[in-house]
Amino acid sequence: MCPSRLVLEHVTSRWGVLVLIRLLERPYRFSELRRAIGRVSEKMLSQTLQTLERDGFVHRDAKPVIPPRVDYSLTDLGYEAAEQVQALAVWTEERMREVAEARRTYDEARSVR
Amino acid sequence: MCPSRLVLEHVTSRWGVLVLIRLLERPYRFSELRRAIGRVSEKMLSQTLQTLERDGFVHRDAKPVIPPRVDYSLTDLGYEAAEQVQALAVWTEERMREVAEARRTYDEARSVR
DNA sequence: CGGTATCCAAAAGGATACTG
DNA sequence: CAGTATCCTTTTGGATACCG
Repeated sequence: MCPSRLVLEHVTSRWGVLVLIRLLERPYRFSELRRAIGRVSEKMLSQTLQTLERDGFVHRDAKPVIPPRVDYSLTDLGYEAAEQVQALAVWTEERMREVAEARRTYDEARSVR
Repeated sequence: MCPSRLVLEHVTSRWGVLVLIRLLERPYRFSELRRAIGRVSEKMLSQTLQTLERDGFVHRDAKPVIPPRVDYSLTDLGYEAAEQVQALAVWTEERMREVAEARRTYDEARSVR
């Protein structure tokens, strides 16, 4: 299987999408990002950030202070990815009315049979 | 949670992406699509197509002949979605060299410590 | 604060058999 | 041919406890 498919899956993954879109706005700290996204476990957020960092989409800046402070931001590569993902997310929102209509038609046809 | 997120997940899902990109090229029959994608079970392909059809992205045309013949194609809505998904897939492929380089750097830094 | 480790529940996904 | 049904395996994700 094509290796780029795995990278694409990283950026289009459930939490990957949300992280990228948030970081498009500005850098975030770990807990801040967690609150902003909502209903994401520490484990998944941590895992998602590590994957995106390893692929070169996210930059991790850990300041050696107490208490610890870690800022996450987009790299240039991540910025490009995030813009496209956001465009798709925005497009989807704009088309929700049509999707809802398609679903009604689909469900309707099935309930009759 | 936002309902459009679910729709976005449908189009960016593992098999959803591959189906949309294939159908961008031309209509496909079920088995044909399965062979084209490769390594997808009947169950998952069927499920993916049903979801995309219900959301209004894919049109299903079942001809009442024996043996059965079913053609799948993109709707106008699906075409728009597929184009964006493909753009993201193409972008990812083009950036694979940078991703690979980022990974080497990341893994290198970790193995030293 | 920003994680990791562990364990468990839930969901996704595959293989096979079967049907109209 | 184009699926559905069933069963099973794998992966994903959450909760909790703990650490530097």
